[in-house]
Amino acid sequence: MKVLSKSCVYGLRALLYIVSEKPRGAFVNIGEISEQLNISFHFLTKTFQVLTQAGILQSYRGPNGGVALARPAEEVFLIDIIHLLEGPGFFDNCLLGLAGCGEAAPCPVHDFWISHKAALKEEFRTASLAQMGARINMKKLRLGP
Amino acid sequence: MKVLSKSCVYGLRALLYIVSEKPRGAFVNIGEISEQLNISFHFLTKTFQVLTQAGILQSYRGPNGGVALARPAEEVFLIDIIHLLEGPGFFDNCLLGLAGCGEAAPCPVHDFWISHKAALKEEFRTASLAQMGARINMKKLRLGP
DNA sequence: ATATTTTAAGACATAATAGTATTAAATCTT
DNA sequence: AAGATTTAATACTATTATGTCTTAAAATAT
Repeated sequence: MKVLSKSCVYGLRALLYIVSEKPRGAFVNIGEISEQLNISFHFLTKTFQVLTQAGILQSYRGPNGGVALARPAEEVFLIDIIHLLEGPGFFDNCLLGLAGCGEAAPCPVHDFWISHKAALKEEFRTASLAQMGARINMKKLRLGP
Repeated sequence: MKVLSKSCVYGLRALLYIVSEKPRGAFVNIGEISEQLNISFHFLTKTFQVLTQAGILQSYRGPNGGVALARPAEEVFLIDIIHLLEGPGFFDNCLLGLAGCGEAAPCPVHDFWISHKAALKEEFRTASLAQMGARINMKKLRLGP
């Protein structure tokens, strides 16, 4: 059940690494993240570029450079990242891929799919990076291998 | 939120078409299905080959040939089709793609993901083709464009 | 100034998925 | 038996996703 693209998964894991491992606002070397999480450096860099251009991250080149959250971790939600990296219509697709599937002309699995989808969306909408970071440290959850 | 591959979606829609539109056990022309559901004939044929070899469908060549359910529609469940066309581990993957994610070493979204996943799996496990076919006819649900 | 560190950007390569075309085999009709 | 119809099997092409590599640009340190 592959739901998220690699790019999105990497983005999420990397952001969660930053908020859980680093003091707020600190610039983190992309090389360190890619190493710790076992993600291709260049691939991660590309993903981060999207997040930087979208104003989620800020970046700084040169020695002691890196990336840092551009906004307070309390104000960034997982759904923001997902919408950025998967596209804005991510939570709107029919499970069977039918265009215009909805209450008016539902597909056979519309009813139960829409309820699960909405619940999932709500979880991502309310989960902030700050909250997740705290949870990760408290419960010692893992982000890498 | 693309969860199922095209092949799987086509397989599900096609089977639901058969059980909802045709008398039980009838052989249906693949060309008719691909036309009605607006699916590439050859692609659908390939998908059906998997289902035929797995014993879900039986096929017959020549004039008036086609495919038909090989077992009673009450005994075929959506999860069977999904496992065949997506792979047997479909409902076992970590949302963040971490190998060995589980109770012992959970990822940050393990808890809520596993509950949604289990609920979804249960729906597919208990939904038979017969049941779905009846629902489709009763509620006039759609399978194509 | 020059060299070093680091992200940015884009080109290139590989793999997975999706879609198309061709040929073969089985069955039916006449 | 001949020809038409229909699935089976294989091969080929196209598209997208993923991953790698190279060069450029920016900042720092010496």
